[in-house]
Amino acid sequence: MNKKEKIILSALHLFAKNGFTETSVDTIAKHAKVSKGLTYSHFKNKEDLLRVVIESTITKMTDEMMRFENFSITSLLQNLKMSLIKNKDIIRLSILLLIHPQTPASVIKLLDSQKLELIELFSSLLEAKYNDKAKIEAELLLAIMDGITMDYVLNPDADILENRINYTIIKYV
Amino acid sequence: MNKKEKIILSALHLFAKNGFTETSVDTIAKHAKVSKGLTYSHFKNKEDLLRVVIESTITKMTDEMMRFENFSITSLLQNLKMSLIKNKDIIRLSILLLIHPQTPASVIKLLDSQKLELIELFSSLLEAKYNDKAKIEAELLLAIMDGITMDYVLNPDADILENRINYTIIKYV
Amino acid sequence: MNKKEKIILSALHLFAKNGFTETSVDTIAKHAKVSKGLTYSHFKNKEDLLRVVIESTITKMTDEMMRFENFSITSLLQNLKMSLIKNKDIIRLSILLLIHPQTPASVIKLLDSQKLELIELFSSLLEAKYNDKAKIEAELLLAIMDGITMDYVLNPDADILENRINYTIIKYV
Amino acid sequence: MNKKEKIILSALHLFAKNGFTETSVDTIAKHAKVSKGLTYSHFKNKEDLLRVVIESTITKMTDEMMRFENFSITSLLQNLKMSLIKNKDIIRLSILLLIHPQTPASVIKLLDSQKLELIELFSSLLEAKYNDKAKIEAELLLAIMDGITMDYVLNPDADILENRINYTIIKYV
DNA sequence: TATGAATGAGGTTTCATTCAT
DNA sequence: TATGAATGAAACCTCATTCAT
Repeated sequence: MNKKEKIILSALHLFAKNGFTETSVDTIAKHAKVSKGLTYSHFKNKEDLLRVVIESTITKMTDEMMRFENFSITSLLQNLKMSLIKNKDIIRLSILLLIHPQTPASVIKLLDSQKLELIELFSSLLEAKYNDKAKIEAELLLAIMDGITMDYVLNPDADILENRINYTIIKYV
Repeated sequence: MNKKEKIILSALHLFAKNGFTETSVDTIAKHAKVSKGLTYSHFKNKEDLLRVVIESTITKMTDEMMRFENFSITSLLQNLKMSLIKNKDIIRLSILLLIHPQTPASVIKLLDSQKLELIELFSSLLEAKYNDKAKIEAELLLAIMDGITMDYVLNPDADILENRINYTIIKYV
Repeated sequence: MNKKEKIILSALHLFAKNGFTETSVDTIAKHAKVSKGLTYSHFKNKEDLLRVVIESTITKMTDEMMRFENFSITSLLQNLKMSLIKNKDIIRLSILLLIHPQTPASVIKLLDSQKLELIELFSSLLEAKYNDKAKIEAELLLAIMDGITMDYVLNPDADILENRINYTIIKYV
Repeated sequence: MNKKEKIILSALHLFAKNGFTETSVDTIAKHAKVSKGLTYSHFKNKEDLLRVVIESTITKMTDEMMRFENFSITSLLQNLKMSLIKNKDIIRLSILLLIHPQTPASVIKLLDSQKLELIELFSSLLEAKYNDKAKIEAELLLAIMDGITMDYVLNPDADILENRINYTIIKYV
């Protein structure tokens, strides 16, 4: 692993653990075992580092989540569950950034685009069953997933999560 | 309105608008048109100010929300909707604080207790219809409301909110 | 002497001695025996401090220089000489700022206005003797004074200065 | 043009445009399209680069200026004028360095020696006309030229310069 | 000769908090 | 109760310089 990647991983870890403003570049550098200066030769500034952190992790995560065995509500929700368990930190950080009023627009854009992708997916999957109600049903399903996600990142209990996702699957298929 | 209240309102407004760490005590004092010193004679420190801000606004908001015409899912969700529209800032701030890793435990406790109250309410309202599934249904309904809330504070559109809440009411009654 | 004045005097002294960029705010604060923070509560930033330093010293100096016994080339040049000896540091700093490519426009404006005042004065004094050549003669006289000034601040020798100013007076009256 | 020369030219350009302290070695290297490392293999450090910049440009400039058609005040002043117009940047930089309190002694020495040469020249040219006053007249003439130079580099207007130099020539021959 | 990753010291600025008045 | 001058720690960022390749 090269030093730039080390910095990104350390930043992700610390931003998720302590928040963006609350994490100093110096702390990131020390955690990655590099100098502060090197951080600034790889990233224009702290905000740029955040952007790259989100960019590189979100894409990786989304790609993973979008690989299905068979294209269905069941496997989509199962994927979401797996991803949530595996990427809890990134996801918590993403929510934090979305809700934080001072998150740079470039980062918000990245996070929003991912959400749009998901709602499209839900819509097309619910079309057969709900016809003209498909869109609002998709929105509600996404709301459920958001609510479950929020609760899980705040209080991570895999059993509870499992339970809720399974129950949701049953309700929707 | 006395000066202490002015400080609390300014703090609420600015914390919601810019975030806790991002709001300086000086900015709050200037916005409330008092001196920095006075702020520190009313509140032990910035964290204490936050606690009081949340304490005083959350209780007020919850009380309001819990006044029903008739005790039913419909009027509860309608109340939630009204409250969401009216108290968007406080609610956004509450979510921000809940998700933020460094929010003091005393504040988290306050916010959590409110959530517990709500889930109790949902449970008892859904018992008649869902029997032994009442608890998980209540959790899912809360998840829906959380998801809808998240989306609304990020992208406040009263029509969309109305639409979703109404559809949810229909689904559950 | 209050602390703000102390900061201004220390800044003047150190800017003149070491240059603007080369003088750190920390050094100024230590020299003035105040904290760095106080400097920033009196002045918006380092550039603002420079502006105030120049503003307050230039006006004081100009006022002094413009007080004549009798309005004549002789007493004007004598005043210039006195001022030069007394305010060597400020004058050296002024030249440094004028010639430095990154001096803020606000500071340049202040310094320029002082020069314009001087050239007006020279012109009116030389009018009687030089008629339509008064303007260019005033410009040359100012050039002489600038040249003498430059040499004096670089190599301060009161006798040489005295000598040159006296010779110049003889040439022009 | 080899890379070392490119570095020197870039440094001259940037030092003149932005000041010595304000120009980073990295900026110079990028402007010269070489690496930072190469700069440090040609020059011991940034100060050394400055010394070489001044050394190589000043000598070239002086040589040029000292080539006369006929040895007279007129042609000397004309040469000075030509040189001033052509080498405005170098000259502005030289003045900046002369006046700057932290310019390394080695650079100051170079710049001073050039001035001494000039005053010798003026003295010998004015001897015939001014006898024992030749030295002080030479000093004043140099002061005039310094003053005119200062004004020109701060506010470059070829017509004004022309006018002043011509008027000075008339006064002295 | 040539590169640029890497370092670490130091500079500017902000801000929570205290305290004399 | 009320003020704001004052402090000092800590944050972001730059840059001269070195060194492995």
